[in-house]
This record gives sequence, structure tokens and C-alpha cells, in this order.
Amino acid sequence: MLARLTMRARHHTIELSPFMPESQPLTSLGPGPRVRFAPSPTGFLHVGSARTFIFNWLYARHNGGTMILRLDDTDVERNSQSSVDSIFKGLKWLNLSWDEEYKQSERIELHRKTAWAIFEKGLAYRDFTPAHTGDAEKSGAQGTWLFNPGAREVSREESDRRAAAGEPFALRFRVPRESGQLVRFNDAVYGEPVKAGADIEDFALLRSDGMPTYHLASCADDADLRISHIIRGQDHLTNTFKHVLIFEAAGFAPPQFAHLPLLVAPDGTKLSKRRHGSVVSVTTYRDAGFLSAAFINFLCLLGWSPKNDRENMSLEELKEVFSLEGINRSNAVVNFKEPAATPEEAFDPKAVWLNAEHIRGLPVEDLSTRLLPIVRGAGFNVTPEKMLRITPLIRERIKLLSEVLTAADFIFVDQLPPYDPAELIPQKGDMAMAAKVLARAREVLAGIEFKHDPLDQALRAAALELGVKAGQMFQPIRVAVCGRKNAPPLFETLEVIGREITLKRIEDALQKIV
RNA sequence: GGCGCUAUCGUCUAGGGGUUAGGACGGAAGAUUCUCAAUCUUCAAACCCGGGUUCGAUUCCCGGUAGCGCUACCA
Repeated sequence: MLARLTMRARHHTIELSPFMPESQPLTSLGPGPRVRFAPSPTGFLHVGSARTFIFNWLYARHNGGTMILRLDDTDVERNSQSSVDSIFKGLKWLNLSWDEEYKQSERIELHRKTAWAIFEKGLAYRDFTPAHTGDAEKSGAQGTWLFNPGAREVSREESDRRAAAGEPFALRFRVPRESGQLVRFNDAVYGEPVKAGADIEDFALLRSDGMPTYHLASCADDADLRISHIIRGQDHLTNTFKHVLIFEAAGFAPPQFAHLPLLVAPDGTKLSKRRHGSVVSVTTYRDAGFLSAAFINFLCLLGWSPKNDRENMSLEELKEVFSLEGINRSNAVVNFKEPAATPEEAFDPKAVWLNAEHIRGLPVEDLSTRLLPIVRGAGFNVTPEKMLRITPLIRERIKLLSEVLTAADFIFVDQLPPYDPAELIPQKGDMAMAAKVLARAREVLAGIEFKHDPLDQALRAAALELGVKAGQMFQPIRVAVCGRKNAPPLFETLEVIGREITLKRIEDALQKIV
């Protein structure tokens, strides 16, 4: 009894999301399928979980159904409010809405009721065996554990008596394993998996503190919430046999299942924070400068295919073509690189490419608004108007939003960082040519309109006069103005930078030569 | 260990009894441009192994192997 109180006291109160529309009563069930995403708040939102959420969402929205978010928080030891917050943070970035929201810790009475109903039918029994110490089991040689010796044979009378006397027990499902019984279910992805009851252990329904286990809570809620399709990770495929047993024992028809192939690391192992670091967290993608639409697009291509060679797709298109038939059965590698030289290299090259594609597909105004906070966040004072003029210069040159800082750095800073004067030397030229070009440019640019066409004409004419190639004319100017050889096209750049700063930087370059 | 699932280029995938096994990313080469990027063209790159069924298997079946998952009073 004391132990139970301690447990209760330790249980965290978990707040529901602030961006949830009022939850509707179940009395008005819509027509379409009802699907749910049921994360357990034990850490941040994982990319694998995000994909599960996305597939559920796509299925619901494609079919005019209902998307439900349920916090599976029956593990009081490992849940935390900060995990809940962090999961919502990830979901918020994904920007996909849900229609109803629940948390399991508020529905414990329902779970218990379901468990005891199963017990009353004789399909579950009290197990008074003390709990295993999990660690010993894990490290030791594994046998096949199915049930604790003698536990299922305790008579109902003795069971009731010991329970009444206060002896702690777990409630276990009495798996039918006699006479070669088979358990089967229908899976939209894996067909009809079958397993012998003889190979399923007597799993727990209720812990000795009276709290429901995941299997029980999940099934009781799925039934109560009228979930029609359970779309979840393949790590639950084997658990599903137990779930089917629960549904049937409790008198519910099992829903349609669809198990998704797992997302794995390049080494083939399941993605985990401990082993693979922050690349498995959704917010890492957000912070690195991914567009959520591109991230969603990328995730959809892992384990699912539209079968028509389309890859770059908007959310709208994905919603249009998504179907369970396109899901395949083998694990997909998220091809990230562990020690990465640049942020871009850390991610799956296809994710980066898709992001670049989505960036290029964005209207300039839209892109500009997304870029502005990043630039300002880095401490640069840029007006929205200026940002709007900068954006076209870099739109085709950045793969991640955050790269705006390196792609347009020379526009944001007042003072160019130091560069090697040798950079000013044009192809097949020398320092004297650089000096000649810059001196002439200084004169020409002093009295010309800073617009693309006039700049183009004047500078080309100057090259002709000087007897140098156009490229030899442009390159020293580019380096003088941008501080490096690789930069956006010259005339557009000068237009944005303006006469004053351009002349100043050319002057500075000339000083370096002398 | 037991049980379940899976197996096509480096990666994501299409395909399916007879195909030059298709696409994409990445890689290489070239074209184009004032550099870079973008764009375009070209190239290299795959059916895990062994049996069977069959006139013919990468495709169907069986076995092996490998990988993954589950095997908790975690989810």
C-alpha cells in the first residue's frame, strides 16, 4: 500500500498541448477512418516517430478521416513534462494538425475495467510472483520465458484470498497455448502474420501497483476511441499478436493494422539518441535550416513509394497520392554521416537535396520571410525590404536556410573579413592587371546607375578598353566586393550592395595591392 | 537461445517468369555562364547464396546466410 502511494506521488502531471483545438466528444463520429499517433513522452520527437505521425496524418487526410493524438504515458518512471513539451515542439514545426487529443494517464479507470473484465472471463490471472529484476534477465543467457511456474494454476478462491490479504500481484493474460492454437491478424503491409499461441508469453495487463501496461492501455484506448486503423512502427509487429488477444478477450473487433518498416542508421541499427546523437531528433532538422515540407517529403520517401518516380512533392501532392499499398516491408537507412565537416554533410544527402528543391520552389517573398529571422538571429540588422532584394541572389545557392549566413555574409557585414590580396588576381593575369581593372572600375562605377544593365554594359566596355577579357574584369571586382571568388552574379550583387559600399571596398582592395 | 519479419546500384526505390533490370540522391566527365550555384548531356554502379519448379528464374517454392524486431510488472 505504501509502495503504491509512493508511485502515485511520483507520477507527473502532464499538460496537454496549448495548440489543440477543443477536443470534441466522441458522440459525433465522422465518417472516415480514425487513426492515432501515440507517442510515449520519454524523450524528444524522434524522426521515426515523426514519420509514423506523418503517415497517419496522410492516411487520415487522404481519406477524410480523423487524426488523433494520444500520449501513451503509462510509464510513470520514464515520462516527463519536458518530453511532452519537446514532442509538441517537434509536432508544431511539422505543422500538421490533429482533431482529437487524449492522454492515457487520465483513462486508467477504463484500462483497469477492461483488464478486470478479461479476468472475470477467466482469460487473465493474478500472478503473485515477485517482479523480475530486468537487468539480470537481459545480460544472462536467454531462455524462453512463457509464464511463471505455478502462477496460472492458482485457483480463483486462493487467488481472491491472497489478493484480499494484500499480497501484491500482477494481472497476466492467460494465453491460449494448448492444442496448437494460432493467432493471426490482417496487416495492410505484411499480409497476414501468424504466430502460434504456444510461442506467446503470458504478458502482464496490470502491474503490481495497479497501473496498466502499455499493451492493455493501448488496446483498451484503441477500442474505446474507435480507432479503425493502427499505423505504427514494425517494432510492434510481434506485439500485435498480444493485442489481438486482448481485443478478442475484451470483446472488441481488432482494427486494421499497417506496420511501417523501421528507420535505421547507416550501420543498420535502430536509430537511437545514445548511439547516433541529435540527428535522430526532429528539431535538429528544424534548427539546421530544413523546411518542414521538405523534411516531410524526405521522410515519406523512406519506406513508401508513389510508384511513379515522383520525388519532389508538396504536402498537398503527398496527401493526394498517399496510400497504404505504397508502403514496403524492409527497413530504410537514414543515410546521415556521423562526424560531419559541415552541417550540410551531417544529413542524408537526399534530404538536403529535397530541401534545396523546396527552397527553390518557394516564392521569393515567402523564402525571404523565412530567412529574415535567421539573419537577425545571427545579430545582423537587416530590413525586410533589403532581405527581399538579397533573397533572389542566394535562392539557388543554399541548400539549408541557415546557409543564408554564409552565402550572403558580405552583404550583412560592414567590414569585409581579411582576405589574401592574391585572390584579386584574375585568371591568366597578374597583380598589375588587378590594379588596372580596379582603378578603372572605380572611375566607371562612380558615375553610373547601379542597375544590372548599365553595370553590365559599362563594365564590359571598360574591359574592352583595357584589353582584358570580361571575366578578368569582373573577377577582381567580385573579390574586392565579396571578399571571395565564389559569389552570386556580379551585377545583381552590386545592385544590392550599392555604390557607396562598392566604391569603398574597391578602394580597400586597391590599398591592399600597394 | 526461441519466435516473427525482411533481402534490387553506396543510399532511397520501381519492376517482375523471357527487360539493354527503370528512376532519384550521391560520385565522375562534359556543355553553358562573369566565378559559384542552378540547368542540360553522358558515364560508372544492383537483383545475398544454394537447391527446386519451369523451355526459361532476379521474379514463384524450399533451405541457408545475414540484418532487423519482439522475447519486461518499457513503450
